Amino acid sequence: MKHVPTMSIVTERVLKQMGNQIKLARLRRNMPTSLVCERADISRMTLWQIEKGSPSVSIGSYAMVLQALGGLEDDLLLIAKDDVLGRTLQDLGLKRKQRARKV
Amino acid sequence: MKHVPTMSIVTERVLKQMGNQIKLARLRRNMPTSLVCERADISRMTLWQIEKGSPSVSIGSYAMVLQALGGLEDDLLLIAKDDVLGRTLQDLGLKRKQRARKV
DNA sequence: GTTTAATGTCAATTTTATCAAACATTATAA
DNA sequence: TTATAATGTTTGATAAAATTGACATTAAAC
Repeated sequence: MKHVPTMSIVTERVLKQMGNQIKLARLRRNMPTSLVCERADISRMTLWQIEKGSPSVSIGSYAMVLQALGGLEDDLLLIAKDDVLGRTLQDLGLKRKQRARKV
Repeated sequence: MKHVPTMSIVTERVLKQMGNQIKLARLRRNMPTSLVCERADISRMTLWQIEKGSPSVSIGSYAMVLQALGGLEDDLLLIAKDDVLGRTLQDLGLKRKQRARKV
């Protein structure tokens, strides 16, 4: 990703925590980094960045790591799924659109 | 990410669905792509790839888009959080480790 | 039906992620 | 305590992502 000096502290913390959760999931399975990397077809360096919470790793690498850990890739579907705020806002507008409304 | 011709069909579908969920969240808020891009500090092209489910977009871009949509970035914390399988496996082993066990 | 803003899509260029290959450090098992 | 496998960390080369800018398409408002 582009270098972003203004990336929010909150987002940074979120990524760090997510990376740590992935590391814990790996340890629960007693899988060395080398094995996960092999299965995910990524380098050990990239997995290291994921577990550290670097914002510059591709979502594809994440997805393959989650899959390599065994069935965890469906967790990605939890993103933007519930969206309580969004549904509330939509209820106010009532109509479903395929595009944001003009001007 | 590295070009991976063997990326699983399942993972591809997961990414496509996640991208669509993000698009729907944007539409519920009636936000044009241009506005989200501006707030997330990414190009319209990159948002387009996210909504299409391309595996090659950085997690940082995802995080900033979710934040731009308003409070959705915490959804990232749902990844590898519950991990029922992992906890079961750990219960069998009983000990908490900081590294995978040797050989 | 017309208008037009939102979105889809492409190519060229710049910027950045990813890799390989080291070497250093440290937790774990014996 | 010691041996060693797992992990931490750096660097330089290269593959790939992200951007810019352009143009095409299309849904929505009138």
